[in-house]
Amino acid sequence: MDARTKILETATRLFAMQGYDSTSLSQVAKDASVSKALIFWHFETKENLFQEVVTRTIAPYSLEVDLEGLSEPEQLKKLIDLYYEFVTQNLYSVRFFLSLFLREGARPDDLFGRILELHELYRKQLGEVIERGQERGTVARDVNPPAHAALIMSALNGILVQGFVWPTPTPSPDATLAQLKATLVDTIQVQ
Amino acid sequence: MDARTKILETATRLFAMQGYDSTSLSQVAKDASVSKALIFWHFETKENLFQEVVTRTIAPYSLEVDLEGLSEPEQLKKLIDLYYEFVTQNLYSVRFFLSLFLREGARPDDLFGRILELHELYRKQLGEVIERGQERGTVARDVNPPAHAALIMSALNGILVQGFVWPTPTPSPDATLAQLKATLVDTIQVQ
DNA sequence: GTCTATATACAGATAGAC
DNA sequence: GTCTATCTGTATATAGAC
Repeated sequence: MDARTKILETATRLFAMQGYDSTSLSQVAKDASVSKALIFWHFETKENLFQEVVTRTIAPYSLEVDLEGLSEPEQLKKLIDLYYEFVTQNLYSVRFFLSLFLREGARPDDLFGRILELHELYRKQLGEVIERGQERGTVARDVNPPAHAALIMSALNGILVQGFVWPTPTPSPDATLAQLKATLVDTIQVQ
Repeated sequence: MDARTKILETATRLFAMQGYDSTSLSQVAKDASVSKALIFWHFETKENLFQEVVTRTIAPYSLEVDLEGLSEPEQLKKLIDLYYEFVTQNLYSVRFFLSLFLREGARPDDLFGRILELHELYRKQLGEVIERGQERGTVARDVNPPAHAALIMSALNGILVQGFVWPTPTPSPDATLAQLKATLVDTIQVQ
């Protein structure tokens, strides 16, 4: 691996674990086994390095979902599982971005817009699936699609955050996820 | 106001907004209109100052709830509203503690245990109210009390976090809260 | 591209006058 | 209790050899 990549990977790990301010370039240099000067040669400033890290981290985020051949309630469950899976497979960076969001004067980058946009799209997709289910008769009519979609997203995000905050949440995130699907999907299903 | 209190209040504000690392004692001193040396005279170290800030912030947290004369579903709604109200009235410190939790190597203080304990108690209380409702016939029997309580807490926390992350969430937190009560309380009610 | 050595600024913390 | 002046370490960043 070339030095530039090594620096990027080390910085990504350290920024995610410790945050921007408490990660020094001396530490990055040491962990990446390069000199501090080399970091500046490649990235000019610490801020630039951070930007590249963020860009690289967010790049693979996407939402390609195949819902072919499933009933609407099944589609909802699949979307829920995929969201949960995505988050657990990207725990470090999700945690990283969440802590950035929480800081006042957070960097007003377009990159954050991208994350919010993805989240928005997911919520919309849930709402649309509910709506289509109502048209096709697989989902109860008395459900408000956008409101119900928002509640599902909130519950998902809540499960996620509790996983961050608690060492060993009680009950487990998996159990709460199952409860979510049982309560927020199965009950609106029309047999 | 005496200088010591002035320092504490200034530090509380700055730590909450910017975090521990990116808040310098020079800035605290300047904002509080005192010398840096005075901060050290009062608090010895930056870490000590931080500890005092945390202690002071968490002190008023409590859970005195009066549920007298309400049916179990009404009790659930009241608990939900109180949690939501508490959080919105303590947004700064909730945000502060959440961002502390998200940092690896987060300070393993007993104080954090206190927050987690409060959260745990709240979840338990929800579960107990559901259970009592089942015994008294006001709540459906096919509900799993602890699991349902955990889902409600997750949804509440999700709403909270979305409020932090989004500038103007769509739909509004209030709307999602209403949806929560309609979906997770009204539907388990027995008339 | 990569290094060592250095410049510069500012952090946390101390000394000592008042 | 509160200050000014200062110490010491470490941060970001630069200069210049190889």
